[in-house]
Amino acid sequence: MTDATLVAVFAALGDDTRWSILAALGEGEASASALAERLPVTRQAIAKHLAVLREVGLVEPVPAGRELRYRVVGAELTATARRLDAVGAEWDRRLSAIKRIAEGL
Amino acid sequence: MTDATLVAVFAALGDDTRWSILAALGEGEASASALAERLPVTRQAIAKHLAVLREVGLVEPVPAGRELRYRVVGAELTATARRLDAVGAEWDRRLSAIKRIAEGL
DNA sequence: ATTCAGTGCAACCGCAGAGTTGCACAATTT
DNA sequence: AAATTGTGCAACTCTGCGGTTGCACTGAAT
Repeated sequence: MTDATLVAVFAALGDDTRWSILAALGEGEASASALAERLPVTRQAIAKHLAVLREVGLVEPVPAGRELRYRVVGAELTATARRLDAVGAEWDRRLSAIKRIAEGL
Repeated sequence: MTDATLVAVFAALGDDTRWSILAALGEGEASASALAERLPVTRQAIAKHLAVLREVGLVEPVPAGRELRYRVVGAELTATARRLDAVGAEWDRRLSAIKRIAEGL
């Protein structure tokens, strides 16, 4: 996964409706139509969101008969979390080093 | 920190320019004007981004004489990472439980 | 054969936001 | 006193995107 897609993942996670979808999928696979019944948005809107989530790997299509269900990929979230943590730790490390130098220690 | 602000943090992280700013700040504190010299955007644009980052706690203003520098808050990133990881783990746990039940185990 | 979900594609609307220019103001320098 | 530098605020443009409606297609059910 590249840095460019990291930003894309965050952009995907920066929308309330998509979090609602992810939360709903967290209770089990569901199709776009099924999600549209639970959420206050159109099926087409949900389909678009699912496409976005799919492109960044947060969600996975699961063909079930004639309908297309989606499953949330928790592993992608944990992977993103690890990378985020690494960046934060690195910045803290570098900045505290700068601070020490500035203080002449 | 609430769930609503979690989404806001991700929205803030879902922009390339803001990552450029964060990366630049990762090498040391800097003012909006200083950042504008390194990045291909106007000072005003940077000021707006800094305001966004500040509202979600990813960045901190540091008055330095007459100019206003900003410092990246790595701790906020690591905190966000932890929460993200927790959500991912929970979803994986619940979904694998559902899967076991569906398989009749 | 026909109705009935479920999906996909396309066009359109409205708004938020990323970026710009322009101006006004305070502190610093010369 | 004048020029310089850093900041803040306001208005404007324009693209992106969340959401909608509408239509066409396919597989299942009656």
